[in-house]
Amino acid sequence: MGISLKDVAQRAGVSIKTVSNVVNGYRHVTPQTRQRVQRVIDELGYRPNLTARHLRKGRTGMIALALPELGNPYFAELADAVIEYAGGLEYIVLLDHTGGRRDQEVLFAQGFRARVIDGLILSPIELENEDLLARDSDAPLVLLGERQYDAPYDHIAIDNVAAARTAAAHLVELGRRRIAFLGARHGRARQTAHLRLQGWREVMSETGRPTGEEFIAVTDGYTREDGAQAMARLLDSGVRPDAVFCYNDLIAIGAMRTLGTRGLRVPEDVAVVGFDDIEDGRYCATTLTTVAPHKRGIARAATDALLERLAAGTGNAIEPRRLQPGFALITRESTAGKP
Amino acid sequence: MGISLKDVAQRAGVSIKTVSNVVNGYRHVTPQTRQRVQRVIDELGYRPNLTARHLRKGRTGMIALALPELGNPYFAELADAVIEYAGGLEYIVLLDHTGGRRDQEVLFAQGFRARVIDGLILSPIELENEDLLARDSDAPLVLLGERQYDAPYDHIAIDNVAAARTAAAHLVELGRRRIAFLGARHGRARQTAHLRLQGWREVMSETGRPTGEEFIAVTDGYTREDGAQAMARLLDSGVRPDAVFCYNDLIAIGAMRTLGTRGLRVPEDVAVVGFDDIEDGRYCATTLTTVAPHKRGIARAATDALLERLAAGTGNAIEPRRLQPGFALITRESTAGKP
DNA sequence: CCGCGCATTTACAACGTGGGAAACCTGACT
DNA sequence: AGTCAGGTTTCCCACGTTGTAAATGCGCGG
Repeated sequence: MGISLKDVAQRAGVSIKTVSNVVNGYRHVTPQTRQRVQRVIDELGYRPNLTARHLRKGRTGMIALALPELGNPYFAELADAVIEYAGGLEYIVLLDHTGGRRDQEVLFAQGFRARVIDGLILSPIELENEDLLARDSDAPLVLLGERQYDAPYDHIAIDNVAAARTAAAHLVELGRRRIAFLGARHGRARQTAHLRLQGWREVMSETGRPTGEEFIAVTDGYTREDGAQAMARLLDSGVRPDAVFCYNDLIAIGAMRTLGTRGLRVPEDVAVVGFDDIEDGRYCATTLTTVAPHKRGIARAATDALLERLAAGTGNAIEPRRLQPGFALITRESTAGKP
Repeated sequence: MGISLKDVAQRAGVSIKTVSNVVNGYRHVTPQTRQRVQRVIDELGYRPNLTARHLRKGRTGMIALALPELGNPYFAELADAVIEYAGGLEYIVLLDHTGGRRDQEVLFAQGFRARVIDGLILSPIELENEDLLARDSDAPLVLLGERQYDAPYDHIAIDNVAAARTAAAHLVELGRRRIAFLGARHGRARQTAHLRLQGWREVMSETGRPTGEEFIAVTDGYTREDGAQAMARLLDSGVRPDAVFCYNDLIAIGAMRTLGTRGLRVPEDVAVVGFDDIEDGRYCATTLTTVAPHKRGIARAATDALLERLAAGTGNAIEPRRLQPGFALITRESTAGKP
């Protein structure tokens, strides 16, 4: 077993509680006592036993982060940010993925792992409002992403419409005139893809660009493959865009590949903007201009909101909040030149 | 707070320990006592407090799984398998990724998180033998993947040479004659890519197929993009293979895309085999033949090995083992036809 | 010189669980 | 009836930590 407070106390000739006080930075400890104890702590390499601490405090010190897909770099990077930030607050993050399936999402929301975790950050895809209302677990829950619910939970998401407008406006400023949108989805109006499409549509109308269906390519998923195919369909349909705004970076990377094989140059012939700022985009042959959601900001907001509720306890409810972390347009080679 | 043994005991009119005995399936409990207690347990919805249990037992009930990249579907799926299997054994898995960077790998091996986890499963890329020898943490460590070390740790990996031979032999049996290899890497002889390349080379020589450098395409990474580019380079160099064996499924998927854009049909003109059996391969336009490492087997072997050492304690060392879970060739459309 | 107030330190209990051993109960055998 | 064996239940404690309250020590004003 490891070194405990008792071992340190014995060696330093003080009580267990005094050592505990030193460890926790308690105010009323004389400098010399503190120093002596600290020396022994360093000497023995004492590390607090988190299990015991958590038992005493009635918390586990763990939160779960349930994302749709770890295979998607955006989520992997977001997970990284949460793990890092929560780690700094002495919280351990349990990573789970739901596959975007409703049954899995319900399972987590309902409190699978209930006794193991103090709270849950969930990024739902298919979860329904009724699922949330039926929830009876008392562990705090924070929602991530665009889906909105009429249920009393904090909700963290960037302003996707504004972010999409920024990207679209950037292409307009470059003087592009036929700007396509790749990655629309069929489905609910509140979904992320619709919000980004809306931002695109607004800017296109406002600046006199075409917004016809022929400039919108629907995809099944969010992969490079989907992007490559969508771009191919668009070109095959006879549309010749001079810019493309993609739902996310993966689709954008796929689209750039198709453009390349069709002999179209990026950015000279077609400018490309993605969304997410995943690492891949920084190492492409043509580096990718993208809208970067502030992942650390999202991680921080979600974790803080969760821990705040945790600290407040079950009883005194905090008003459910809607938090919008920032975003930034990062311009790279894929939109560097003039047409 | 939750329901504790005390609450159940009170309600059932028995001692705390009796409830504990029921929960743990202790032998000497009369059927009627057991039934009565169980009824109350169900009624109140009692769930054991893992924190307390772990404190009492001196273990945390958590193991860490440190993989190079969660963004790679193979690792994501493998993580899934470990989480599921270990979960069945009442173990919680902490997922981490090292980015394949040596400093991170050393950090985990050295026992970052030492007091939090009971043991670690690590899939190293850059870790050096000296790093392992310098390790002073006493938490059990199990290594995953091909890199081999002269250090006393269990090691789980499929037989990559044999697996590659199976894939290559499959292409030979189809009557293919010019079989390329995509995804070789520069670097150490023990690395996975080299082993797969070796399997390919052996079968090619044995069956009188060419093994020249022009049939081998080196890639920087393991992504679809890498595969697409490697395939393009191969074709541009004037080689016209009638089959391709790829280091992994991602590369194979990229290769198929290039083949498609170049007007070559899969499998009629070029048969393609991948490696990993990731889910993507099952949903490609042309579904992908692949070598499927037995992921559940790997997960099971790694977890079992770790828990076995855990149970044995630090003292009585078990002989370090080398375990080889199985694999299987899964034939799909990408090798369905004759040339 | 006493006593008060404050800073510092300590003693104790409790978080929920399970191992070990003692206590209890039942029934059979002497 | 007394004793013993064996199954069943309970008691007590410890795991390592921290909140609370009590104890101790010190300086200073009266």
